[in-house]
Amino acid sequence: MDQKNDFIRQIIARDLEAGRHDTVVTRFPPEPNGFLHIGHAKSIVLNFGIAGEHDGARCHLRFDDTNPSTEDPRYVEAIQDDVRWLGYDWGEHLYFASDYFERLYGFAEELIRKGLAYVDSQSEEAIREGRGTVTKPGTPSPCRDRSVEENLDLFRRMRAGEFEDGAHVLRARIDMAAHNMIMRDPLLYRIRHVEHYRTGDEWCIYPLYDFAHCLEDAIEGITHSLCTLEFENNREIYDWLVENVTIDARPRQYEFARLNLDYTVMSKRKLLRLVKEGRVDGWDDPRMPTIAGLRRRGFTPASIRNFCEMIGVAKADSRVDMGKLEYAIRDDLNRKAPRVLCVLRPLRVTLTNWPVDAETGEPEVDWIDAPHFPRDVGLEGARRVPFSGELLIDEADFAEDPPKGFRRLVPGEEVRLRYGYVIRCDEVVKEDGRVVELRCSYDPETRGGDTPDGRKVKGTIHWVSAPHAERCTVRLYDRLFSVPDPDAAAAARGEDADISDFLNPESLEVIEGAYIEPSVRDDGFETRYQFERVGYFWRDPGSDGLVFNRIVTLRDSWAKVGTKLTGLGGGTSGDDGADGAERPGDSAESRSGGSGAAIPGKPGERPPVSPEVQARADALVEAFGLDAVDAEILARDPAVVDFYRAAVQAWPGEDSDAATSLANWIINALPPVQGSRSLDQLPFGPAELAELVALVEEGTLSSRGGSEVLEVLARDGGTPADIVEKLDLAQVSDEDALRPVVQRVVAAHPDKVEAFRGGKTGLMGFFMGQVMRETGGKADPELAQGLLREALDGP
RNA sequence: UGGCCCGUCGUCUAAUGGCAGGACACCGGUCUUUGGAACCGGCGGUGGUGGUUCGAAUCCACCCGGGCCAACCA
Repeated sequence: MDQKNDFIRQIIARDLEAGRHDTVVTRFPPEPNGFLHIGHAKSIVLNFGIAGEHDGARCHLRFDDTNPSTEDPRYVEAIQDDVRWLGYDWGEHLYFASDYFERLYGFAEELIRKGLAYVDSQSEEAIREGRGTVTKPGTPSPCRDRSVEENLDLFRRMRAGEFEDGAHVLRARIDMAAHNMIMRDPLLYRIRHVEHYRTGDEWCIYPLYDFAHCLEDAIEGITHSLCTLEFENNREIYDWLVENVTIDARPRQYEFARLNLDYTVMSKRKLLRLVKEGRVDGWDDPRMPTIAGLRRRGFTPASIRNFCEMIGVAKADSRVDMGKLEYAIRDDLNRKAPRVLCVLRPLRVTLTNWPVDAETGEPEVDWIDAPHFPRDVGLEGARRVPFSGELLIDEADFAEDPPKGFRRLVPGEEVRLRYGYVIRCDEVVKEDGRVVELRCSYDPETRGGDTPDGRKVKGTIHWVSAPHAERCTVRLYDRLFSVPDPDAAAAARGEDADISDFLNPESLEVIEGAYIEPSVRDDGFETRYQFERVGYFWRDPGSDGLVFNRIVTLRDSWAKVGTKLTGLGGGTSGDDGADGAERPGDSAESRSGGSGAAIPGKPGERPPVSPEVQARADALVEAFGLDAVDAEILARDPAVVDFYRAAVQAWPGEDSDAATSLANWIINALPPVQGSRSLDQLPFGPAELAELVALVEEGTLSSRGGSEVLEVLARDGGTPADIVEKLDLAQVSDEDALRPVVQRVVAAHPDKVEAFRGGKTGLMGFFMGQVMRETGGKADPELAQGLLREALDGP
């Protein structure tokens, strides 16, 4: 198993290494207002997975039950079932936000006492209007400057139940003009005279997410609080609260991209609607992307875990191809599922030369040993299947007028019955033009499917013995929606469109008259089968009798050929689900923004700048002969201009390019090491920068070494000369010192040398990298490159 | 339109200034008593334009494209 190394695990590794934490504590914090879906599985696998990778680490299961009007204990049960089913164990660490209500209330009073929160008695609309818009700042509430005493009194009376719903709210006092709308005095508590499923009527005020979540994390000692991208804006209030409340913990929030899957939706609200409107048969309908749905469909926990690990964790919005999920379950089941024979759409086959028992006059029955697994799976197990003169094969496995490449039964030709005999179709019986029976002869020499004479039989098809087979129901599931992105499709169609307009009408096909071999009769519900040549199935856990759910089809390269040749779905099951054709609804293809690539790069026009900036820039051009663009970048911030001018002043040498070099360093190299600090917060000043750049210009330092020094400077301060000396960063420009290194590198990689000489010039980077590594990054790059070229060109 | 975030094969994801790699999908082939599996091979990518650097997917600037934020939801 290769090590996962996504950006979150990298952050954790760095934090552990830096000693910021002794171990890592994560949490999975669902609200019990619906069932978990595969998007949650991604989060569960991430959070519990990380906890499993470190000593002493743990992952809490916490129910974020702060909104009693939408929550229900039945969801609490379902969620625990799902997490357990996925294979994770929270041990002792089961928590409920509602258990923290008293402590959270205490934090709220603390904020009030610090003047950081106030009771607002405006109406809901007034609060909304006061918040402003993304482009207009908000206006302060008239209640914003209430005294601490009044706020405390009001808040206590809110708790005591003296007010109606909506009469007051508690808000943080932050900044009504903040660019981040969430920071415009966010609501902390609202009054809700609603019974909570755990605390009953103990409370009539309930905390909001932004207030509660970060403090819950802090209370539990969570170190890394992982959530999805849409909470990025909330991180600011998260940090603000944790810092302004007395608590001995400093959790950090990190955001990753939520999972989007093609042909389904991933929103509890929308899934709930599908359930409520009866579009599906409950939260656990096998077409639903819920954990419960996938479980009922027949997916295994391992397949879902593998899927989640396959898709990775990153920050880019993404939409995963259904094929990946299908691969995960096929990959798992291929190695586990016993093979059996099941005929979905039966076509009668009569063997005209099948023997009759001489004594009884009854047709004989041949019980054949058939392995449960093909050789390459390597598992033991077998059953006996009855073979007789009255057989059923799948309609799709016979063609009177076969397309090119058809390798099944056709008139006058042979086909092998899996594990059975080779048969030949002699006669096609029709009724009203429909094929109703095939009269065939079997070859008694081919029992088990072997051909002792060595003749090749191209096709092998599945079958059952009609008198012995069990009649069963088979449910064929397909994608829930007919478009890859139902949300986008609905949005593109307009106001009155809804995702339910894009439900796939063929997402469920029920076949009542299928026939399966009798060996399955005594198996338990938990057995997952491969119906050979058809797909993976298991018995529907919610149904009595023989009712099979299709988990996933087999990969079917014939179906693709059929699609290509005929333009129609081919495939054994008749439902290929393979056409990815765009429906009219999603004309607005939202992905892979085409225009950027299509329009040949027109030169970037620079936006207009303010007169002040322009004036400063002009002055810089005038004084130092800077490039206009560089001057403008520097000129945006007067502090940067001052810094730059001071650096030029401090320039120790007489290099005429000093002005340009300094500008380059300030523009290109400084921002990454500066971080969010302002220039005067840096532990070094213009003089040090000037000294550093001079060191590079005179050749004492390579530009690479200069970057290293700058990094140290920005972190620890000091002077460039000292750092160069302490870290031994002085550039090696001595040809005699470098030549052996170059020769060593070249000698160590004869294959690369050959490739380089063969034209793979990109390898120069590789060789340079090697030389740099050997010299600790100190080699004079120009010199090293020259020597490398020399060594590489001639043997 | 203000702020924040994000753009790497068709899709998902690595590369943390030094050989653009893997997975799924797709296309060929080998093998095959599953048109399955396995194995081998192939196709195919850094949104654009400038700049910094010996060297840029990576750093800087601008442009383009996408996402999130104006619930008393989470």
